[in-house]
Amino acid sequence: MARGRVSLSTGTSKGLVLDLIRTLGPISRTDLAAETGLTAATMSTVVRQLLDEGLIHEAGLGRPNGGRPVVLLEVDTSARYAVGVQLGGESITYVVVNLRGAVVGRLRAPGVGASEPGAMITALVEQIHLILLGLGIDEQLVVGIGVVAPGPVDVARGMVFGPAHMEAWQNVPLRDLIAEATGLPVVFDNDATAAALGDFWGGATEGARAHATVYMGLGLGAGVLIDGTVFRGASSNTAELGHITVGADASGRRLIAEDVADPTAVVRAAREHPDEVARLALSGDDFAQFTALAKASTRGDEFATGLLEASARHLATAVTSLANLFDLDSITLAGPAFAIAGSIYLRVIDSQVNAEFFARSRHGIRVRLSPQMQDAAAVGAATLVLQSELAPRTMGLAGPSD
Amino acid sequence: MARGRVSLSTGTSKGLVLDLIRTLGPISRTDLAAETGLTAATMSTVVRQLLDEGLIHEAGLGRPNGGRPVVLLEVDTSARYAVGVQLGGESITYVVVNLRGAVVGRLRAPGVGASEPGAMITALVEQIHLILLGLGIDEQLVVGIGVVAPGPVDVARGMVFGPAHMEAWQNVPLRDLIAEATGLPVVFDNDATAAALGDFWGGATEGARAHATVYMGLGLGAGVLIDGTVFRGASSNTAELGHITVGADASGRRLIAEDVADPTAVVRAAREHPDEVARLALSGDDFAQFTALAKASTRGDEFATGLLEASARHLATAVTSLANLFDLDSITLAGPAFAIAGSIYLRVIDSQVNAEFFARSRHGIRVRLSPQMQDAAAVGAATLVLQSELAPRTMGLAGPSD
DNA sequence: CCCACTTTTTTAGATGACTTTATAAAGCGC
DNA sequence: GCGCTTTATAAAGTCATCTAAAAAAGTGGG
Repeated sequence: MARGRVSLSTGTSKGLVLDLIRTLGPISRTDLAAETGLTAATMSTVVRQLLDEGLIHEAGLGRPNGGRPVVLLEVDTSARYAVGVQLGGESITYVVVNLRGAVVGRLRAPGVGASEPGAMITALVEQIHLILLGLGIDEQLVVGIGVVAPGPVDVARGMVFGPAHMEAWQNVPLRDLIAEATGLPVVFDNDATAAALGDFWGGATEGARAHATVYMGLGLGAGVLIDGTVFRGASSNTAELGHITVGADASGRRLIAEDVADPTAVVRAAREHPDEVARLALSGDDFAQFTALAKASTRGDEFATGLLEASARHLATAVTSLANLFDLDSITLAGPAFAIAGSIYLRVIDSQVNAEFFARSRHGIRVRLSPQMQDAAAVGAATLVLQSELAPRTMGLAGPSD
Repeated sequence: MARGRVSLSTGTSKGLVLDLIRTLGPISRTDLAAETGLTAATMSTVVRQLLDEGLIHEAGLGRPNGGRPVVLLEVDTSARYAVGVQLGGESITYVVVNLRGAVVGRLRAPGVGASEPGAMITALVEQIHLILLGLGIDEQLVVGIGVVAPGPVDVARGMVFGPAHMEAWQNVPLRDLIAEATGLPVVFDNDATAAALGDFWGGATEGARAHATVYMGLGLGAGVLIDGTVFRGASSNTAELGHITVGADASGRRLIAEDVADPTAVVRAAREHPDEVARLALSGDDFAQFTALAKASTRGDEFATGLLEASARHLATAVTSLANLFDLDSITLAGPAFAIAGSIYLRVIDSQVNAEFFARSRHGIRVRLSPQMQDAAAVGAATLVLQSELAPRTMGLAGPSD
């Protein structure tokens, strides 16, 4: 029943200011004041605190403009680090990012298989220690660990949910176990949400008020940010793009995106043409086959291109619905599938969305590839913890009349 | 570039508390403190201010529980009023609501036709004065006027947008003109958003974290509330339900909701069967024909029922997408179309949404008819101004871990 | 070189919405 | 009447913010 803290005056602005310094590069106190709406005096004290904590430092003077020259501020890149862990079906990706959200270390390791939970956690924590040791990063400087997994997750309890291909991780209170084993704050979320936040921290969304990152691995997901804040519905399982209706088959049965758009669906469609499968020598798991199809398409193969374009059109339909419902002004594509076949999807989605988007007369939608395709979710996991520890924001900024 | 005020500590909690007293009926200071997370001491002073402003009053004691008995508080129903104006194609609906959001006066008047803007505004303002006079309400007690219109609107500039059947109102700075003519605050928004807020104030959404109201007049729209706060995307034109893909026709062309689900589409579909049109003696404008079909369906007519159920299924598909993307836990149906054919739509939408909703394993979705079908948008318009003047909230409440 | 001028940054004091701690009020059971 | 419990208010302190004023650090003219 209780609606949580109202907590209006909880040092949000320190985090916000750090956020702005990070995104807007070297910037003066005066510009920060203008940007936030705070007064110069307040900005002075906020900046002082950030300086004292060592999170930012002064970086020379701006060009003279007739009066006292401005002092530029920038984040102290190596003042803090965060670890991101992306749990996948067959592999686990670890990244370490610095305060700018830049990757300073990455590792892809095989999944831990079906060993029992305690051992899995121990191995995972061990791995993190080793990576930090290898990078020579003092663990005192690590603000926390972000862990993300595909599909529906239980953010509140910090554990994997869905019926995905990840039985090993289910019903394990991941977040709490890792937090206990490391003594560090751990945040847990789904991969698409993390990727969206990663793109935001990476600067790919600058200026956007309503942004979505479409994340495609083997499955399909999306994360939505409003004014840089993660949009969460009733249970943090928002933007379930895979379940959006995108058309109907010949018999009139409705088709949802995950039936026809994700890599699994593309490979399934290919298999209905055994001669082509043989010609292209498709083999291996779904993702290997999808990769082969994408390469064939790049070489000009018409069959492969046809399949991918069909997938892209269906995905574009789902994304158009997403854009219309959330009134988006920015979209990025991220994840392994787009790392392989991003250009074709980008072209199709960009043109269809901007042609059919309802509010296009008022504002366009920027559609782009994520700056960090392959590791977007892991990087996002790390930025998730950076944000929650250093720049918490549970609410948006501007109101309707803005 | 400026991101608007950060304004964290702006007396939001006074409005929040008023909101809670209104929704949770007679309630004690202690319970309010628990509900908001504020301390009892703070609640005492906040409540004192509301008492001093005459917005609430004490209403007896709660039942004894071993210690000092609690004093129950409730809103002073007739302490303030708000006016709601719904601009429609052919008519204008005016309502006056009290502090509880209950309607104390309503009037439906013909539209002002194609007269020039100045005269339109004068007539509208005159009408408002007359209604208040008729109700014997002191204009000093009116907190403001809410004005809503269908379709896309320019909330920022307070004017009608789209190419709807409302040429007369276009390119007129409605909000500012009415504000100037009355000296009262005027808020402007689209009808679906208003209806959602009206349902929230009417208590139809109690307990919901993510709620949507589907509004169907001649066209189709929806408004979304997150923790009681209106969700606005990049330009306040969110939840464009009419443009959601709901299937495909025989030739594979995608169908969007407004092609097949709204009353106009139902009537269009009926016209393809001239014999049935003749049998049912359909005539008049689209809405009259839709009404006739709904009545025929109630009598058990199979043709009419078939058309309405087809419409309902398509709408249910769009609503399912909406629910999946926003992770809704509450939906209401409002507007003239549902006032006439609500039960059939409710049945179809409730069953389909709850069968196909992705997160159904974690939480259900309550689907209901709005408590104030016909006038939901007008009532919502009035509550919009009540909220913005008395309980401003530009941001949500709780965070992810709640 | 020094002085007026501009612009940025810091300091000092005030405000308002909170908090914690302590106290007063109001009923119940004995 | 007296302790006990619970509710309501009062007093004093904290914190993020504001306004007003002062200090700092350049430029350009003399």
